[in-house]
Amino acid sequence: MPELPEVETIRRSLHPLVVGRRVAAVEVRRGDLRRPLDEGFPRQLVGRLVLSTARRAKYLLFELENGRSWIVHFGMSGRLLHRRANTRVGEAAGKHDHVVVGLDDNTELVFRDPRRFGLMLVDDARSCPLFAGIGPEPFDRGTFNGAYLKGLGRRTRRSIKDVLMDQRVVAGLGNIYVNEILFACRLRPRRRLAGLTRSQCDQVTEACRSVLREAIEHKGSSISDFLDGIGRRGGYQFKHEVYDRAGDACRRCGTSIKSVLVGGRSSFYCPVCQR
DNA sequence: GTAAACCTGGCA
DNA sequence: TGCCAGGTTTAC
Repeated sequence: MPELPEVETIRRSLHPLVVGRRVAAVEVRRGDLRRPLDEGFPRQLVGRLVLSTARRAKYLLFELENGRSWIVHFGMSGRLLHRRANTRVGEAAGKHDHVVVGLDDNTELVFRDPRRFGLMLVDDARSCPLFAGIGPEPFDRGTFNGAYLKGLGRRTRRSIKDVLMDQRVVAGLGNIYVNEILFACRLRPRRRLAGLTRSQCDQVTEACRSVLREAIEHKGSSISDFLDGIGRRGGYQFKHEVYDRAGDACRRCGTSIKSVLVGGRSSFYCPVCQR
């Protein structure tokens, strides 16, 4: 599920609810996520004050007073929901509510993840191995720009879609937004990066920023069930030009949107608008 | 490069 | 019943 805009939406919804709160209790109901939860996880979190929140790539971070962070990745189906604790006595936890983090104001954060592709841990964000190989943030014009992409292109035969999906190249993009970005800069997903001009590479990085910015403004894409930290749906799914629109008319030229597999992932494009 | 693995749910 | 899904990692 969550790509950069969804993680940022969750972060913004939770930020005012968690900053200044202290973790009162941690309940691990199922620790076998993508990586098994460290047995010391509750101990590392309980009693800690939340100073702030941050996002790196598709990871959400709760920065703690001791310099470490509670780091969460949502995989495909993960969610983090804030709610009042003990709203009803005996209320059964949901089948997929794997971790519950209680705060000191009688609220709690519930990590719900049916597919269990998510992961979480407590670590120092500056040295966390998870972040070691992650590429630049797309909004960082200084490092993520046409010159950077063009430089990569000189030594690869990879498609532009494959390159943009690669978290080592640029952080936070996934299948939905790469499809939308390639529509915005009018390139087909199978185009080779090496064949793009410097100007086209500039356009790609600018398209990344404009699509992501607009997606964040619309609070992300709720494809089937994405919700932010307080249960609100996003609205960017109604703005998708190509993603999951195979057979529908391109809103720009009316041509039927096509679907192909690139790198094993469904890719959608307009055969007239994108070349 | 591509396929399959991890896991569950939804849909045709 | 079979296929697909917002991600990531590992193996041919």
